[in-house]
This record gives sequence, C-alpha cells and structure tokens, in this order.
Amino acid sequence: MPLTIKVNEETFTPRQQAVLTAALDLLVENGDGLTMTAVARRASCSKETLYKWFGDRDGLLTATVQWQAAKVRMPQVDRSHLNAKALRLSIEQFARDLLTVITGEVSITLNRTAVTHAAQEKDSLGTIVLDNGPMAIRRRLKPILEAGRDARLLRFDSSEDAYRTFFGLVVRDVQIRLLLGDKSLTQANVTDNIEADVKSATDQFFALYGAKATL
Amino acid sequence: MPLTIKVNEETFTPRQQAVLTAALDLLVENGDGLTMTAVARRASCSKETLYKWFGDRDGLLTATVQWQAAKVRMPQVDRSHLNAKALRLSIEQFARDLLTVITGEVSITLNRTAVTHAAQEKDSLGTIVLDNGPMAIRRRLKPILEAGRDARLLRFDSSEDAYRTFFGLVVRDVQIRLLLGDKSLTQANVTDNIEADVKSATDQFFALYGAKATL
DNA sequence: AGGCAGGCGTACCGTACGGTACGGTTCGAA
DNA sequence: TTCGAACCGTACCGTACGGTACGCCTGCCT
Repeated sequence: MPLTIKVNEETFTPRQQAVLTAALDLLVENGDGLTMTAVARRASCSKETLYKWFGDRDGLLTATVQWQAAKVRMPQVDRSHLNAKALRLSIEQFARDLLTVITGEVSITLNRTAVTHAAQEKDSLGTIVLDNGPMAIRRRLKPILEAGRDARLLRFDSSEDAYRTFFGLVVRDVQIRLLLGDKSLTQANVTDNIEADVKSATDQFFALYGAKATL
Repeated sequence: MPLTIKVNEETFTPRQQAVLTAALDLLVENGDGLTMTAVARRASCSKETLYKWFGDRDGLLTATVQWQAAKVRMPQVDRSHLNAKALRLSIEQFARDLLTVITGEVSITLNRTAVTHAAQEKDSLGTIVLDNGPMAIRRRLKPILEAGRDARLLRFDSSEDAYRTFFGLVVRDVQIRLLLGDKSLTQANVTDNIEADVKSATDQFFALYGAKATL
C-alpha cells in the first residue's frame, strides 16, 4: 500500500493527489474549465482512471473541494495563561486567519464552485466549504471566547452570537464582493489592508464584548 | 410604440417582461434550468424571438438579472427632522430592508447566478447585483449617517467604514451560508429572527458609532 | 520468461444545448 | 383585400462534454 494522507476519512494516494491538484488548478484558472478531458490531459492520466477513482464528474469535484478545503489549516492559538493581552492577540490572529483565507484565490474558487453547486439543488460542496472555512474557525474560536468570559475579560450571553458578530465585523462585505468579482477590490488592495482591518475589527469586537463594554 | 417600463437605460415591452419573468422563474426553480428552449417553452415564444431580442443566452441572462435586480426597490426613509429616535428608526429600517432582501429567494438566486457568472471571468452580472443590492443601500444610507454625524448623534471618521461595519453587523454569516445552501438555515428560521437580528445589529452599531460610544 | 493488474492514450457514443432556418399564422396598415 | 412585419412552433445543425470501450505499455509477482 502506497503512502497516503488521510483527510476526513478519505485517503488519496500521491498520484490521486496530483490529479486533484490538476483539477484545482483548472478550477482556479477558469472556473468552468473543469472538464474530465481537461483534467485527464493536465494530470497525464486517462479519463477511464478518473472515473474508476472518483466515480463521476461530481465525485471528482467533491474530492477536489474536500481535499483542498481540508488543507486550509489555520495555526492553533495558545490557550494557556489567558491574560488580557494574550486574549487580544488570539482574537487578532483569528481575524487575520479568517481574512487571509477568505481573500485567497483558492478559497474564492472553492466558494464559487460550492455556490454554483448549491444553485443546482446540491449542497454537499457547500457543506464541505462551510465546515472547513467559517465553521472550522468557529470551532476553535468559541473555546477561546468562553475562556475569556470565564476569566472575566469578555461579556456575552451566547458565544454563538458573539462569534457571528465577530465574523461580521471581520468579513463585512469583502467576501461577497470578491465572490461577485468586484473589480474595485483587487487582490493587492485587500491584502494591503488586512492588518488595519484586523485591528479595527478587533477593537470593535472588544468594544462590544469586552468586560468594560457599555453594551 | 407599446407601453414600456424604463430600467437602467434598458426598456422592455410587456411581452419581453413576461419572457424575463419566465426566465427568472426557471432560475429560481432550478438554477441551471435556464436553457433557451426551456425559457421559450415557458414563455410561449419562439427561440428565434429570444435571440432577436436578447442576442444570445448571456444577453437574456443579463437582461433578466438587470431587470429583476432593479425591481428590488427599498422604501425611502424620511430624512427630515433627524432626532435620535428618528435616526435609530431609520437605521433599523435599513437593517430590516437589507436582511429581507438578502434572505429572499429571488436575491439568493440572483446572487448565485452572478457568482457562477463571475467564476467564468465575466463580472457583468456581479456588478449589476452589487450595484442594485448592497451598493443601493449604501448610497441611501450614507447621507443618513452623515446627517447623523452633523447632528452630533453619530461619530465616525469615514462614512464608508461606518457603512461597511453596519453591513457586517447586519449580514454576518447569513448571506454566505444561504448562498452555500446551509441546511441549518431554513427560510423560516431566518425570517423569524429578522426582527431580533435587526435590533441587535442596530444596538451594536450605535454602541460603536453613537455619540456616546466608547470607541 | 510468462502473465497479469493497473494505467495511459485515443477513439468512440449519446445527449444536451446553443444557435439557425423555415413554414405557417396573426394582425395592423394601406 | 392585400401586403408585410412580427412572431410562434418545430425541425434541424454543430459542438462540447460526460461517460465507455479498447488496444497498448509498463512494472511487479511468481
């Protein structure tokens, strides 16, 4: 048995991963360019092999999205010794990770693909993308928020609401504009402002949920 | 010349509007169901007529999106006598309009269509949707915000930043989750919570940008 | 060496759909 | 009444693409 990498109960051989990489490249280059023939040619494999491995076009698409989405691994944040400064740095880090992921070309492509997929009454890709994007961040941020509350550094009733507000403060209209191809939002334009946006969002989050918040 | 309705420099006869309605219905029913044959059959017209009126499939799609997007007209808000209470009601109304539009089936369909379109290196639909959705709200909200600042009811440096924060507080992760077909967000689920979300977002907005805000 | 599984490349098939052509019908104008 | 423009319905064409079949090669196992 060859070396495999385990991803969400799915394993892919290196050769298969090369195929998935080719598929993703085609997706990024040209959203609807993912034809079986194109993937086969790009990956130097036969269509028959594609169908043997992934079943059909949808299986290949799903495998590609799943594999790539799972690769978006954000750095863990140190949760020990939670003082005010550490908490703030953690929050900032989450904001930075979220913005960085969301504005990345791969993420935009995956989200567009999943949205297109959802427009055809199929939500499997949407679930995958949500699970590995926003929900992944949420799963890791929530414990931090609750630790912050336990330490009397934050105040909120529902950690779910707190997280969703955080999401809104950080993402604002950036994601939807990128998905819609807003030309006034160039890639450089966004990345250059990430740090400022991170700080602003964090400030606002603490203003709303900090221990001394007036709300 | 028959009765026409003017929409963004484009005019459509009633018959053409019937065709566009059919096209939108097909889009809503089944995102990728907009085939020329299907539209022709639904609208009881010939394909030749479709091509004569709209040029090609993309023209029909663009006309449909443009026409529908422009129809989303949100009620104007009274801007006279701007006291604290009126300002708050205005902001709430904008939040309510924004959430109502964004969570509507038609809006979801149009956004999905535009995202799919943007995935094919075409951003015309994205521009249209942005212009008639978020940007339309922004154009109308900004003067209100600035009037609020002039009246010493709000504090902010950039009205652009204030608007985008407002957008984030209101929309949060609702839109992207709807676009991705998140099953845990049923239509009823969302609409039932609109009022609470509106109030919460408005409270938070005033906490951040109100005259007595600590930020 | 022989054989066999896995996989490459190519050719092929069926279908769906964008786009065109054309005969027949309606309807208003002269 | 006649003419012509607009338009409907249908048939048709070409192509792109999903999916299948098959011949050939390679490399591993015995």
